[in-house]
Formats: sequence, C-alpha cells, structure tokens
Amino acid sequence: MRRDVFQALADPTRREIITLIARKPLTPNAVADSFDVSRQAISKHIKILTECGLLVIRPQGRERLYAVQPQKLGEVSDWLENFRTIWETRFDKLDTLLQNMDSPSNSDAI
Amino acid sequence: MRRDVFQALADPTRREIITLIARKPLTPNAVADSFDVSRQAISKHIKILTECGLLVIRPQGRERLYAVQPQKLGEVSDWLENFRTIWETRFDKLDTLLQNMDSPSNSDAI
DNA sequence: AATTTGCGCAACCAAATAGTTGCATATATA
DNA sequence: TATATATGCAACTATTTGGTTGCGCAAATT
Repeated sequence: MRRDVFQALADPTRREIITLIARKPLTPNAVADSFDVSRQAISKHIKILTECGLLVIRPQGRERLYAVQPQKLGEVSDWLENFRTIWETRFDKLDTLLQNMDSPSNSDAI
Repeated sequence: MRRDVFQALADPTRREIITLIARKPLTPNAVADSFDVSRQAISKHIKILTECGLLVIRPQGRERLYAVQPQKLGEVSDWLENFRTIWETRFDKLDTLLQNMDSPSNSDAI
C-alpha cells in the first residue's frame, strides 16, 4: 500500500479535506457534512491523510479532532523546488529549445 | 479518466521521469533505459504526463523528444501556496493548539 | 526495395482505489 | 443503567491503475 504525500494529494476530495481542516480542526462527521459521500468514505480519506502525516489526530472525549500538519506539505514543496530554477529562470531557454529542437546542436543545451 | 497534475505526480516512476527529462529532453526509449519496466509501461507514463501538460512533445524524424513544461508544476505550487502561511508563520500556534486541544476555548483558535 | 528501428495503440491481467453497507466499541447523556 | 452518538473496522463491489505482450505504421538504414 503506497502511502506518501504525493499519492495522498492525488485525490481531489482529499485536497478539499485538507483545505477544509486547514481552516480549523474538525471531526470526521463535521468534514463529512461538506461532502456528498458517506461518512465512512470520508473516514477512509482521513485515514490515508493521517497515515502519511498530513493530518494529526487529537482525541477529545468521544470525538476525534483532526488538524493539518502543514509542514508535511513541505515534502512536496521541496520536490518542486528542484524545478523552480528551471521554470523561473530558464523557461525562456526552454522555449528557444522547443522552437529550435530540429537543430541537433540545441538538443542538449538545456 | 482523471488527468490532473496532482494525479500525474502521484506515481513515483512518473516523478522520476520528470526529474530525468528536466535535465534534458529525451525520447521514450532513452527514458525507458533508466527503468526496469518495459518501454510500453514508460510510454504510458509519458502519455499521462503529456496529457496533463507536464511534458511537451516535439517529433524529430522518427524519434519523439519529450521535454518538461515546468510552468505546469506551478499549479501544484499555487495550491501549496495557500498553506504556506500556515506552515511557516503559524505552525508554532498549531503546536500550541495540539498541546492544549482539550481546552475547548482553543479548538477554533487557528 | 527490403529491413531495421522508434513508438504508439489495443487487449489483457492483477492489484489498488474509492465507494458502499453493516457491525463493534467507546464515550455522553437521559 | 439504558440509550444515543461518534467513530473505526471488515467485507464486498465497481472502476482505475500499472503492468504485460503483440501488432502496426512511419521513418531511417542497407
């Protein structure tokens, strides 16, 4: 069972859950109220998000409050960071490359 | 068939392909050389990456050169940006929240 | 012209995913 | 104590995914 942040964020419902909980910690029932699927379906999503560390749980009486662990999103951010240079400072070069790619001398110029 | 950037990045092989191609545009065969799976499996991944705009293609004779479209990663970056404030400036508050979550007055303080 | 090479497409398969319903358990409340 | 509520777990299902093999076609090479 793959359980990493990227895979967890692949599902749009889970991304919405994160957005929702980021505003304020919520119980599974409270989260489920915002969606059309069953409470159990939401619970499954919450479980996945918790397993990969994007949510943390704090039992409170019979309720369970879930909160986002925003630092965990840093893993994605870090990965993206590797490409930031390319897309911010070299994408003009890439354009050039794409336009001239038929001249082999440019093919490995990036 | 869901075809968005988040879903495309969910697969670790696809993330590796992006890293690889980011260095320098490559043909499917060249990419496949770096992996243990079949050329067709890689071609499928490349297709998915292309369909969601993370790769662009430039036919060159009988070869097909694929290059990353790094701007497309901006979509992920933009989404993350919504949480950056939380995880950079408020994660100390979150810690406090998590530690004191049993006192209801703090539950919605984030 | 015949052959080789690069690559996409189709069909198929096992495993994972996202959903469902039903049940068990723990905490609150009457 | 009995009941209601919150939530997790298990079993089941349809769909999607990631992989395979085989085929066909277009471009290069002989």
